[in-house]
Amino acid sequence: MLTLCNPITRNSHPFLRHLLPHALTTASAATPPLPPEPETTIANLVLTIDSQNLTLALKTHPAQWTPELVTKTLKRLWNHGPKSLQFFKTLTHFPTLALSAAAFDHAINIAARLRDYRAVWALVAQMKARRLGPTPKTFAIITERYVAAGKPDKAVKIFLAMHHQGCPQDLNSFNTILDVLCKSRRVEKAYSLLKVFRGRFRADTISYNIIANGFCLVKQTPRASEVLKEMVERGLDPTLITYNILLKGFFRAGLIKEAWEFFLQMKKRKCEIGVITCTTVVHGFGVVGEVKKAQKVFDEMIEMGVLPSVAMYNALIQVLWKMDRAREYMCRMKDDECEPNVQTYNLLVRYYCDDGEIEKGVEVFENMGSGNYLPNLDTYNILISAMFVRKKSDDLLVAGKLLIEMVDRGFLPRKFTFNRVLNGLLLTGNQGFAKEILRLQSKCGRLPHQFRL
DNA sequence: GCAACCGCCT
Repeated sequence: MLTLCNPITRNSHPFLRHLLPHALTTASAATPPLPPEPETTIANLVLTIDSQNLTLALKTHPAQWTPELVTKTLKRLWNHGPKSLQFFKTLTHFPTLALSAAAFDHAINIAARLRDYRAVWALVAQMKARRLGPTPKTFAIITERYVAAGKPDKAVKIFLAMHHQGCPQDLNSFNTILDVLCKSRRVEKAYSLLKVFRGRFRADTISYNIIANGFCLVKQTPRASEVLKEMVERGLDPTLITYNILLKGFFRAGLIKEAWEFFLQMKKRKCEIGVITCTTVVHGFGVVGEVKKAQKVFDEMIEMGVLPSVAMYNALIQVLWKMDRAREYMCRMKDDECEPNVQTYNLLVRYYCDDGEIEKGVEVFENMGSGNYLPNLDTYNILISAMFVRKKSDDLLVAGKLLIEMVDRGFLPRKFTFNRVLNGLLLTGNQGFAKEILRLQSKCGRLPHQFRL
């Protein structure tokens, strides 16, 4: 019987080999599963036990309670908000257990995500009582959640009153609230805030960079230019980051010609162009199909003696995939001490599957499980989507197994993913498996209202 | 404290 709380083991995808016998065999098959981490055991305990027995169960649990273990367990329980808060609250009643500011921040983040603001401020009060905070980080988390919940004005008020909570404002926290607003597309509000308080907090280049980036994010790159002009008029010098923001802004707004001109100006004016600038250009050209220009910028960068980064290779692989040269660069990555990361693997899984080479995509996925980079939520989404391409019944069984595995590993599939797999299984006559998936969906709280089996 | 590579698309 399937449960939400199977112990999570690293590197095991045995089912894939059963279901896809034609998948290539890899060395990872021989790797034995590691025992579960202590935070996984505790998380499973919290998920299975009745709330009234939780205190006793945690008290008698043989774990070596450290602040780190508490934080790790909270991370593992990220998708089970109420349970994780209950867990944390129980721990706060253990008199000898030391909790860290990081653990409080994490709990506050979970409560704020649930929009349980009463719990948020109760935790802040406890943090204060224990003299652990609240810290600027705590306020960054809280304000970000308020903005995400559609309450930017409230977030600004909280920022302006944070010194009453024992956490004085400074330029750093000012820049943080500006950034929080800009990253959630509230750049106009951020800009107003800057204009009102720039004297009081002594706004610096970073403050203006944040606003310029905010305008670039909403594709208002000309506004970004104006803001930066104003910055210079106020005697603040732009930095390389300033230029990189504007460069990306041109590409994002589709102003390719302007982007190229700007890049040339940067070179001409002897900016210390590095890998970040070049990655922006390579990616920008790649997106609009200017493959040769992208390749040229990369080659020139190498000639200049600038070391490539993983991000640069990821951009390049994206650009070159259709030219079949991406595989060559995969090999070059390792020579440049750029170990492929989870994003690199996700690209490969995606592109192999797009090309109809599902087995190769699966092979990359299996190698991830045994390597340094475990599959993330994106990986699972990519691979599950790929299982619908060929309209094969076997592929849907794999999709179902992947769904079970991702939940086991603490990822929360979207409702859409559940429904899609469920429908696929029903259409291919896998009623029994579909029922199993439906039970899982119910446990994850992702059940559609009007669903009937 | 600000800049590069990224998912799905209900």
